[in-house]
Amino acid sequence: MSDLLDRLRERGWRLTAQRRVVAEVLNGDHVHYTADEVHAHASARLPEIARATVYNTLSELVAIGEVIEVSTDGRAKRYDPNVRHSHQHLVCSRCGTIRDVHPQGDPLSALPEDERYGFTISDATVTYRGICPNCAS
Amino acid sequence: MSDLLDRLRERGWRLTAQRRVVAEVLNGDHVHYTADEVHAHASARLPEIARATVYNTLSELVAIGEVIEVSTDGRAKRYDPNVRHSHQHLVCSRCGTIRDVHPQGDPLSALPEDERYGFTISDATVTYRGICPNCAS
DNA sequence: TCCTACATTGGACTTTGTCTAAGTCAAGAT
DNA sequence: ATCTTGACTTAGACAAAGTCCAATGTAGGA
Repeated sequence: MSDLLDRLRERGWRLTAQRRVVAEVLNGDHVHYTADEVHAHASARLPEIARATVYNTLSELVAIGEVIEVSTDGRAKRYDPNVRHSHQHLVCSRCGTIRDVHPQGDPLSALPEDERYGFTISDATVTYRGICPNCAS
Repeated sequence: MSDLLDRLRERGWRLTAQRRVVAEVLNGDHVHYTADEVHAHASARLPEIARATVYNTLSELVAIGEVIEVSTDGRAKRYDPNVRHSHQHLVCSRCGTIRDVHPQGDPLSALPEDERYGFTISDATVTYRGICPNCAS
């Protein structure tokens, strides 16, 4: 993920060990960690890293659009670094794991003009819910 | 909402003053209160009602399918009594208010078989996000 | 190398929600 | 009408997730 670090530096970010570690933890295609899971993985590499720092860094990554915040169940938010390809989520109602999925068509176009109530709509997210093969057995 | 109270009684529910008040608070077409808001409104009619009772009652209403739990932002869950007509939600990114909307088509059908990963999918929810007219001005 | 603005830390605090033990009460039985 | 009982409610402690702040540390430019 040196791309990410480069992009961050271009934005004038100070590149600290903590931020590097958080960015590394978020590397990968099917990562959907909670903030605490990110903190746990980051602590393995950098034991002194503070919870607040992880929260700060994640918020900033979300703010600049490098990471998406996903709150599927009203419990801990999860952080999804796969922003390159637009995608939606498939969530197991039992264990909470998330998979990226790619439905056909644009959900935004399904909302007629007279159902928009003057909102300036910026995006539509679709969450599919069900039971994963693991939990079904 | 005497319908609701009747349905509850048919299920063998004990009809208490607390449950009646919670059901009354949830009455209406565009209600999307948080648990604390429900508690606040309920307290206006029945000052001694406990927070835990509101949580219990809401959970039970959700369990029997009379109310839908909506968690749009990772903050407090909201409770949506409009289960009669299937609908989706339009959320203001700034102030958090929710409107019910009715997109065309079935979002579930947009997910191809080879994107289901063995899940038994039970539903798909669509959340539209944008800025409401109030916040835009 | 030094400076300084920005980042990090740790701990207190807030919000949202859950749990439990003790007391209360709705509704059927008598 | 009253009794009985198990389900409901209560208050407060607890837990999980997240925010805030003052003090300390440090990346990167001068």
